[in-house]
Amino acid sequence: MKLKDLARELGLSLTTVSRALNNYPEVSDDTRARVKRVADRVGYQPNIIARGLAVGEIGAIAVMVPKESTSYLDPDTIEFLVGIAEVLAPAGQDILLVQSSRDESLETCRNIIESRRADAIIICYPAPVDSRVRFLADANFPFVVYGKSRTPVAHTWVDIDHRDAAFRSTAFLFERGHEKIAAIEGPVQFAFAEERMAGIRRAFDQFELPPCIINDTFCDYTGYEHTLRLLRQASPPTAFVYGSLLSAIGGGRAIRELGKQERIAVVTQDNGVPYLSPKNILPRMTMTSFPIREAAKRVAQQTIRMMDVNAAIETESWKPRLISIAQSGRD
Amino acid sequence: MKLKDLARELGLSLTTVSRALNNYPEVSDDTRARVKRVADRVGYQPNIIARGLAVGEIGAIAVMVPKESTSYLDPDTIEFLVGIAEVLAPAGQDILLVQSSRDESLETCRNIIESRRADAIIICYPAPVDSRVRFLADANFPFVVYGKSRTPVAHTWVDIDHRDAAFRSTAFLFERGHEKIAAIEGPVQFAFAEERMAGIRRAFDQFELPPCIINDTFCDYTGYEHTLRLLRQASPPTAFVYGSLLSAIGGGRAIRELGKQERIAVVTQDNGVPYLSPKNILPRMTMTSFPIREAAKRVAQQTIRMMDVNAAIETESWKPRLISIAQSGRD
DNA sequence: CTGTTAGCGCTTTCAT
DNA sequence: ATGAAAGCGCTAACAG
Repeated sequence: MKLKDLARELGLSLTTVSRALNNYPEVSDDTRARVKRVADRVGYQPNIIARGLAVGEIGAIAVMVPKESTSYLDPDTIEFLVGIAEVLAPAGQDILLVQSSRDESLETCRNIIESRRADAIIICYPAPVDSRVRFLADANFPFVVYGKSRTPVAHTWVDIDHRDAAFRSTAFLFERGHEKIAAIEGPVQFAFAEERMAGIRRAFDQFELPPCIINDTFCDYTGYEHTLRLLRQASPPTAFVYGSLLSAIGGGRAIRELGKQERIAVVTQDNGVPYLSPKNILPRMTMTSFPIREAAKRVAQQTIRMMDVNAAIETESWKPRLISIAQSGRD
Repeated sequence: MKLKDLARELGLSLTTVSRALNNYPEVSDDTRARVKRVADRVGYQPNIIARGLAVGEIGAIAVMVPKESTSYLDPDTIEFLVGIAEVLAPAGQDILLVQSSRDESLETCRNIIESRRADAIIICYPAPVDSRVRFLADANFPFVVYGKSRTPVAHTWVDIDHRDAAFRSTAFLFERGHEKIAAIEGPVQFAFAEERMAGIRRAFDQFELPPCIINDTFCDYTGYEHTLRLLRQASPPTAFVYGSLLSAIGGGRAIRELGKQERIAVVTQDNGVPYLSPKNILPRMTMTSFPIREAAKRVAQQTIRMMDVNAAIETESWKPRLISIAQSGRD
C-alpha cells in the first residue's frame, strides 16, 4: 500500500493525502480526518526510505561506542545506550549502533555522514583529543559528545565530572589516615581516564605523596590481578580507588582471597548499573555515584536540540554524589 | 559528492560509474579501475537512502527484544546483541534495535515491515505462542526467531535446549540425594521459561516429587527475595535451581546471609556473559553453560540466509554443557 | 483548500 | 562497453 494507492482510494491527489497525513495547515479538517481514518483502516504506512530521500533525513541517530579487542559491550556502555534509547525512541528517532576501534573511528564517522546513514552522531567515550570532533564540527554535522575531551574545538558535550569524583575518592581515603593508596584506572586512550588521573594526582599532590596509578581495561579479572599483585608487594596498599565497579568487583575478590577484607578500604566509581549492585560486593565500598543512564538521557536531549541548524553549543558536567560507607581499613 | 559529480569528474555517464562501482560485468576492467580509483580519491560514498529506494532494500536488520517495565536491557540480551553485531556488521547490515512490550509487539512488527525500516527481523525471546511468527510468515517477510516457541507455523529458529538444560540441572540434584529442591525461573510469558519448566517438571515426575517452581523476572533482588523467603520456611529447600545467573547471584547472597553456604547446593544456567563470571559468586555453583553470544551468531547467519527468497526453513537447538562443581550440600 | 510537477540520488531496463 | 531515460515513494515548490 503506497501513497498513490491511498490517494486513488480516497479520490484525492497524492499531495493532499501527503499533506493531510503530515498535518499541513492548508488541508481542511474534514479532508484530514477522512484521510487519516481511511489510512488507518487500510493500514497505510509511509515508506521511510522514500520519505528520507525526499526530506534528506533518515530518522536515525548514530551512536558511536568504542570497540575493544574483546568486542564486548561493557555494562556501562549498555546503560548508556538504554538511557539514549529512552529519549530517542519516543522522539521517533532510530538508533544506529556503531562500534569502532580507535584508529578506524574517524573513517567510520566520515562514512556515516557521507552515506547519510544518520541525521546526527553521538560520540561515546572520546579520546583525550578526538579527531572526530574537529571533523564533525568542520562538516557542520550535528553531534554531541559524552565525555569531556581536550579537543580544541568548541562543541556540545555532556559529562560526569570524573576529575572531581576521583579527587574526592582519593582525598576521602587520605583524610581517613591512609597513606598507601593505589588507584586502578581505565585505559589512557580515553578522556575520562585522563580526567580521573588528574583528580587522583591532585589529591596525592595535596597530601604530598607520590601517586600510584595503574591503567588497564575495566573488567573483573584486571581488577583482580592488579589488586592481588599490589597486595603481595613488600609494603602493600591499605586502600584502593577503582575507576569502575567492574574492576572493584575483581579487586574485592582478591582482597577477600587474601583474607584482608577487614583491613583494606575501598572507594569505587558506581555508574548505577542495575544488575551490578554494590550490595553484592565484599568488602563494603564507599562510592562516587552517578547514574550513567541519566547522563545518557541528557546526551540524547542535547543531540535532538543540536539537530536544529542554529542551536547553540552547550556543555554540562555532573558531579557524582559521594556515598560514604562504614567500612574496614582505618575508619 | 554525489554520483553525478563523480561522473562529471570522470567524463563518464551516471550509468557507467554506477555499474563500475557495483562490479557489473559489462564494464571494462580499465574503466572500472579508473572509476574506483577516483571514487576513492575524492572520497565518494553512495547515499544509502537513495540506493535503498532504488533497490528496495535498506541494509538493516531489526532486532526485536522484549521491553520490560523497568526498560533495562539485561546482560543476556546484551550478549545476544553483541553476537548479532559480530556477524551483521561485517556483512554490511546495520542493526535496528527495537524494544517492544508484549502487547505492542505485533503492531511494532507490522510497522517495521510496512515502513520498510528493515530488510529482515530477528525476534528475541518469543512468547510461548507468538503472534508475530504467523504474521511474518504470512507476509513472507524474512525472519528468524531466537527461542523455540509453540507457534503452529513452520519457521526458522535457533535455540539453546532449555528443557534439556533444566531437566539435567534438576536431575543432577536429585541424583545427589536432594529431595527439597526449589527452582527460581523466568516469567511464564516467555517460551524459554515454559521450556525450562517442562524440563524441571519432568525431573520431578521422574523422582516422583511435586515440583516447586517460582516464576519471576530474572534479576538480583528477585533471586535474593525468593531464596530468602524459601529458606525461612518450616522445612526449607536444600538445593536451588536458577534459570539465570542473575537470580543465582541474588540467591547466593541470601544463602550467604543465612550462613547456609556450606549446606545448600545450587545449579544455575550460565549464558557466558563475560563480566558475570560465576567465579565471583558464592556459594560455588554447578551450571549448565552455553555462550549466548555463539547462539546469537547462528541467529544472525540464519537471518542472512533467510533473506534469500527461496531459502528453506531450518531449526537448530543447542545443548548446554553441564559443568559440575564440587560444592556444598549433600555432594 | 487542492492539484500538477519537479525533484531527492541511485539503479536498471532498453537502446546504441 | 557505454549512455539516455524511466522509475523507486515521497515531499515541496508552484499554480490555480
